Amino acid sequence: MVDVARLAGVSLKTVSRVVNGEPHVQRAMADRVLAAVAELGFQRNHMASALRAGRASATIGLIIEELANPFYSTIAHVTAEMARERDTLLLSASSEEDPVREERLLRDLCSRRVDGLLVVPAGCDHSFLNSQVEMGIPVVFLDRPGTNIEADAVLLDNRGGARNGVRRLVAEGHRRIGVLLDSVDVHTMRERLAGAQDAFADAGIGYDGALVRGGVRDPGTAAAAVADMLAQPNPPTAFLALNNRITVGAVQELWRRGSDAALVGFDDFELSHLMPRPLTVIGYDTRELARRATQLLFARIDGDRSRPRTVVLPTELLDRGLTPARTPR
Amino acid sequence: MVDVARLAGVSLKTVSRVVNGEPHVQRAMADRVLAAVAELGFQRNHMASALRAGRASATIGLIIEELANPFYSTIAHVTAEMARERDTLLLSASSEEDPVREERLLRDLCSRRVDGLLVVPAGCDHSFLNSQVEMGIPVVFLDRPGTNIEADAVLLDNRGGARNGVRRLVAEGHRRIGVLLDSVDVHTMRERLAGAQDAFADAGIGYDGALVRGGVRDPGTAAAAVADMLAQPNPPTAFLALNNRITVGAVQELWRRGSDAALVGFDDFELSHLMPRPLTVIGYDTRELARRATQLLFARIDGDRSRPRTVVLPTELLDRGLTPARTPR
DNA sequence: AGAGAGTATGACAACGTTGTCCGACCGTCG
DNA sequence: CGACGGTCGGACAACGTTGTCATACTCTCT
Repeated sequence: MVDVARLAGVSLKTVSRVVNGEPHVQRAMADRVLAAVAELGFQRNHMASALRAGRASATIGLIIEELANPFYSTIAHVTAEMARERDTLLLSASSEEDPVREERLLRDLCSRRVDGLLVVPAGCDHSFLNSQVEMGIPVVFLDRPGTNIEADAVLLDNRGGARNGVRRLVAEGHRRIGVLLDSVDVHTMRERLAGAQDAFADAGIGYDGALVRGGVRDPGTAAAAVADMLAQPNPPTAFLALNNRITVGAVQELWRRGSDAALVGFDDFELSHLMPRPLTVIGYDTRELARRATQLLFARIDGDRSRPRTVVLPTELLDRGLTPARTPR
Repeated sequence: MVDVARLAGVSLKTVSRVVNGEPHVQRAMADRVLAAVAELGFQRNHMASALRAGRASATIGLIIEELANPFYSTIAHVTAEMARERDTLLLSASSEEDPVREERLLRDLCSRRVDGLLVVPAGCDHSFLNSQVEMGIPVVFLDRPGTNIEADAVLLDNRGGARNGVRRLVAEGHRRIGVLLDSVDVHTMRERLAGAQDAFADAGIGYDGALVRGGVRDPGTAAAAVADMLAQPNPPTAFLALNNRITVGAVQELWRRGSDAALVGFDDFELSHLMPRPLTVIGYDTRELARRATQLLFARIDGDRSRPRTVVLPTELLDRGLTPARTPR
């Protein structure tokens, strides 16, 4: 700016005024300044500007599990889009489910003075964020609640969704249902499992632990788990897969062996309707999830000081049938 | 920092030293400072710090078409991951293929003094970036080259990929091949179409314009296009779909009508191997694309002043067969 | 004991910007 | 002719840090 001022033969402040479109600058002088700006390729330094004004950085931070996962990238996209309408950019980072990494990233984002934080929490203690919240960086949790902190959260009705999934299987007459899940360390998995158990209890199905299989991390282990369970005496006649990676693995294995076991999966995914066998899934509106959370965050940024809220969004059973048609095509 | 200094009864500079882990501070004094830091919940202001030191902002900017698209979110993820190893965060934004928006976003990122820019270009003139590059913000283009600017680019061999796809179909005896594409305004589409035409020429196939169908934006229009082309007299016996959205639409339509027309698609996608009919695709390593581009960018950030390079990465025909088996299961 | 080297601490300016205030200039009116 | 209000331009401080330099102190060696 000093260079521009020198070139235009005006004072620093006048350049500032022109650049920020403030009034009370003569036309001729403004033109001189603009010419100098163009000649030098001057760009206002956003950091210095924000620093001086004590102003917001026009940036919000997003911590998710993994950016490459469609669920999270959809969230990132919706949030970025809503942020853009406020000329705000999105600083996003993946925690990879690592609490230590999550905390480091969150601290880093705070030190950059983001206007607000949107967090899909991985850690089990977010108390360190309390001081930041007090100092004016609002936090909204997404998909899972934060712990040891009073903050807004936007969640899905995981429990209800799983309950409905099992009910659908029970209605079809199934009494032996295999439940495949990742780890109960993850909040959403716990909720989904609890929902399945609710439905088992309602149906008076003796809940037999042997039919719940944990530690299913990816499609490969899901396929192996399905194969293994079907090889047992008195095997399940139906499966509930508690996330989409598991669902994909289970589909693949059931299809490969031509099994007509029923299958319901949690999480809809992009090509689920094109799977080689019908696939009923428990879906939800990821975009709405992101939208609500981002709305809440911006409301806080705009000064909403009301008590923290927890919003729970519904899930929906997308019924596309349970078993392969008896006579293919 | 002033508050911390006052509380600890030391000077501002001593706090700065402790916070930055500089040597020459007595243990006792450092402890006092750290206690004060903890009590006040002090977080160093990264913006002020970067401003003072004229230092980098430890941020890189990424402009892509749309964050929710798996291709781009994979790129974002790889880049973010590599950036993290340098304690650098990723500021990402979607251009939505809008040149005006792209330019605004790029200018905004520059004004935030990002350390470097990674751009999947949408616009047709990037000359405005030249001054920024001169002023030390390196730019690397990804997937498509920039225009009116000398900068690094990491591209895919789109032309060669399409050529191989058509060759595969020709080898199977197909002489009437429908080519489905979005818009020739997009650089990658032009390249892919050119590759297909190369192969047609090589095979001595009279290139008949009626078999090329443009303006196919999404799976819906792709399905409609396939239906329409098959309804013509002397219809194609095979299709080449020039991106994955088109491929999905084509699969769906061919499957729905039980057609055994052959199909090759450009772009691999997540569940392509689980499609209801075999699907041969022209794939490539998206992660490698991102990796090379990010490497190049960091090399520039670290001061590499050599001549701009253009890297072209190979594509690969993932052959899973062309037509449905005659006797289903 | 005094010089010299090294360690610990602090005062101050500067990074690039903007808010505040002050003064210069213009025209108008009593 | 002097006072007044409005417009325009600039000097200066401040935002929160850190680099530079100066100072005070401690230790070692001659």
